[in-house]
Amino acid sequence: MNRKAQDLTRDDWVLASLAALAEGGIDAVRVERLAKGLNVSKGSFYWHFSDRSDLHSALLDLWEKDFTAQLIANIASLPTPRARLLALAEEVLNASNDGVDVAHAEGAFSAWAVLDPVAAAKVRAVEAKRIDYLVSELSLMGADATDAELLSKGVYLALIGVFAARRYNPVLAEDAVFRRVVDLALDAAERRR
Amino acid sequence: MNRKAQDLTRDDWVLASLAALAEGGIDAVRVERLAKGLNVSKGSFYWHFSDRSDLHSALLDLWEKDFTAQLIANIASLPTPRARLLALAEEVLNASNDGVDVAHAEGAFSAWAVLDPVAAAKVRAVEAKRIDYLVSELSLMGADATDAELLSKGVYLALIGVFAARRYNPVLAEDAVFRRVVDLALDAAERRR
DNA sequence: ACTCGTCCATACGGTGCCGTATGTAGCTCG
DNA sequence: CGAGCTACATACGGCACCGTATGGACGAGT
Repeated sequence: MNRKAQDLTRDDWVLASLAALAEGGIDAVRVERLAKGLNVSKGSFYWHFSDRSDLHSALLDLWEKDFTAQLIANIASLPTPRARLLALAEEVLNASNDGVDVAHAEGAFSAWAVLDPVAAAKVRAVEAKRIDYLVSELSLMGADATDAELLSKGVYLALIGVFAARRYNPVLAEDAVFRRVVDLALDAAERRR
Repeated sequence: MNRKAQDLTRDDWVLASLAALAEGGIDAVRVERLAKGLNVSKGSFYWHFSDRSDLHSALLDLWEKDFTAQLIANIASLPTPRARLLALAEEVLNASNDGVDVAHAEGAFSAWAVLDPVAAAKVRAVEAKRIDYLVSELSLMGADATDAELLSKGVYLALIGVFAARRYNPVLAEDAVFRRVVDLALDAAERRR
């Protein structure tokens, strides 16, 4: 029943995979590299997982669980949609999870989705929820349904750009740029009232 | 002096690489796969190129040359900054070059830059020129220097998002979304007059 | 006709990775 | 204390790829 001190769990592998994904993309998530990083052999991996795609699914599931709900929960107490969205923007720009840079991880998930249909399906589902939230807040601010959707998606596309560009062109992906985009969207939503 | 009919040039390889890059990312640009696609052996490749990084440099140079200047040239004749930028947006959304989907290629270059410092340097340089152009047009429209830069970068980040998301989430990356972002930026620039 | 340069084919050694097969140390529980 | 389960380690075959070495076909120039 009791575990040995060095025994790894499935989650240990998934966590290490997340770090590797954030750092080098899905292509860096390799069984033997992870094993070396964890000071174990591949034997351990293939005991916890059936194969690489098993790990990939676990990674996508972890991301879905940990990277969406909590952000929104942290700001739910704020009184107005504008305050909530501004706070959300700040959270998103500074997010870090288990020592993993969330921006890098988010960018890696997007890049992964471009090349892998399975990842694409999961990323699409997660993005749909996030955008639904944005749409609901912008609608509360007075935007009509179609414009709330355009604005939400526009802000989200800019966020994808931030996550991608931060890694190679930080001057382009400055926080102030994204804040300006958010401002534009919020003003546009309010002006329609 | 005369070439045999089947003789390949360096550019043939670079073009094939561009197509492979657009389709499967830099990881799909592999010597032996390209050779198979071109119905040749690797011997041909290593005659035209010293190694893979040589091909990579050629790819980045081709992109720099072909993917920036001509777009701006096509719209230079339009009278107002607003007309030029709107036309540029439409061009960018529908661009295609040598049968290669420019959006996919652009996304692949961004993703590549995230992981490779050499690519990053080139992409940064290209993006700097593009953003300079946007800044100059928005300044003509009346935006002050700092806001013109924020707005330009915001639009460009959204464009990066479009290029990334088109591949796995076309509903998110609809043309109308990007058009709305451009409208927001143009209106913001004009309102400051 | 001979040579020379161009452009490519073939064969090779080496690496990094995947997945499997099999052995094994340590804990648990009767 | 021995059997069984857990959580690995080790060893193997196989694939895809890189870069090199070498040889050969083909046309151009003399």
